Amino acid sequence: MHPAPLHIINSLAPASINKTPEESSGMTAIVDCNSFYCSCERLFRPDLDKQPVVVLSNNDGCIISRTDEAKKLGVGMAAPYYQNREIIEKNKVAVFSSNYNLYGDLSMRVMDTLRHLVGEDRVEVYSVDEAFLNLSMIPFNKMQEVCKQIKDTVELWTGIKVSVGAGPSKVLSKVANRLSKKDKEGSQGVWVLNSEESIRFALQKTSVEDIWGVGRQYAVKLRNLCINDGWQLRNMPEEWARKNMGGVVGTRLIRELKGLPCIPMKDPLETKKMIATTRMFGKPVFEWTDIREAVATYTSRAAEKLRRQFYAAGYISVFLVTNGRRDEKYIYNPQSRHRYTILPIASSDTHELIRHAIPLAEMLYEPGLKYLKAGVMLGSLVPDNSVQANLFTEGNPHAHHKLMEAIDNINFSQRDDAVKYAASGLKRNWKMRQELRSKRFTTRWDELYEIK
DNA sequence: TCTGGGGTCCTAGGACCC
DNA sequence: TCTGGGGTCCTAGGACCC
Repeated sequence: MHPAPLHIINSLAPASINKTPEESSGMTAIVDCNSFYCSCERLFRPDLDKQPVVVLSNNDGCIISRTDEAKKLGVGMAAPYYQNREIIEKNKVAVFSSNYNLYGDLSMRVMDTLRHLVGEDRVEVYSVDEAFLNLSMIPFNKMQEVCKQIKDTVELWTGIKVSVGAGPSKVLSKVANRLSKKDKEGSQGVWVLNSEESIRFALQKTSVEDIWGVGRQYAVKLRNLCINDGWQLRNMPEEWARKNMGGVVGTRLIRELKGLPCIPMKDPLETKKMIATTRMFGKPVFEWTDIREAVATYTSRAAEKLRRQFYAAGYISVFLVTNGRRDEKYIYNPQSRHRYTILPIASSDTHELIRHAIPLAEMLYEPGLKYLKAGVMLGSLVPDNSVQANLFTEGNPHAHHKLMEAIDNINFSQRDDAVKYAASGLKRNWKMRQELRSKRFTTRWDELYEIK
């Protein structure tokens, strides 16, 4: 049975300067799915419940999700698969190629649950497995309870385990979330920073490189200055951060650590800035025909994404990544080159986009080079229904809409590329490897989960 | 021979995130 | 032999303007 919705919204006072435990806290929470891709796989393989599981990146190259059991065995995050093969085989770790159809669908269910619980306009989907919640209206003394309730409901409704962290700013909520994951038993999956003492304790327990916004470069810089934990970083002067940590980005980070929110919640209606489809080739390719097929196919994929979100693109950019001359011995030294063009009129039509993409690729292609990767990026996005007609362009930009819709429907419900453009090719020498993919249990009729 | 100051817009590239 | 893919934001610096 489903628990009743939380009705959090109505029961609360408007935001105000908070002093007493009963007043609204102004706090932010982040809900983060535990080992998300692995959890999705486990959902349809209950036999793997306590077993180590990993999920691989496209091309089966890197490990991009690990369960706690796999972490304990020493499997590294973002580590190349082949380097961990020995540990994986010796310990019978279950290995999956990534199955984005499945993960995307389960992600949607988690996000829908959150929106149902706290209200649509209080949820910012930050990534496929994370969302910020604006819980500003929840009083301090109710925070723990509310977060626990959110966690339990998501788990009950979707079967995906999550961790919740809450604090006065986004950065602090991320700090809290990390601690809740590190101590799942003790924290029960919820960690709330709602006092100066709790913030100090949490920051002292968090190394600088584990702070959201501190990447490899800044971590080295900070460590060299003997700034080792979050508390020390918080006490650095803002001016220093402005000079040494990327300008306003740095000062914002310091303020967020002090509990002053500087990174606002994003409006869910904001339009995206770009859509891209980029891939490593399954094996290096040399021929123009292969490059052309790949670029046409990636353009088709990107155009599908575009239409699914009701955008049209005003800018298209193509890039190729090479690895030097054909006769040189193999050294991994990728060189990227790109070209772009501004479309005379924003479009979401696959045919039109391919027509512009191929000549760009042709200008980039140089015979004799070894190509590792290609990509297509669409930018200057506008809502599809408001495409500005260009006075000097003939034709109706909506003419292809019906055709596109029909193709998308067939490809989504049958199989990818059941219908495709001739330029996408038939040979597909460049197609990525995906040898260990599970079924698309929730989005394909012919791959539904079977109960015997 | 002399050679300002202030502003905008654009792009490439760096750093970060999951 | 084998190292992913898809994003965001910010800054510096060049081109151009008056």
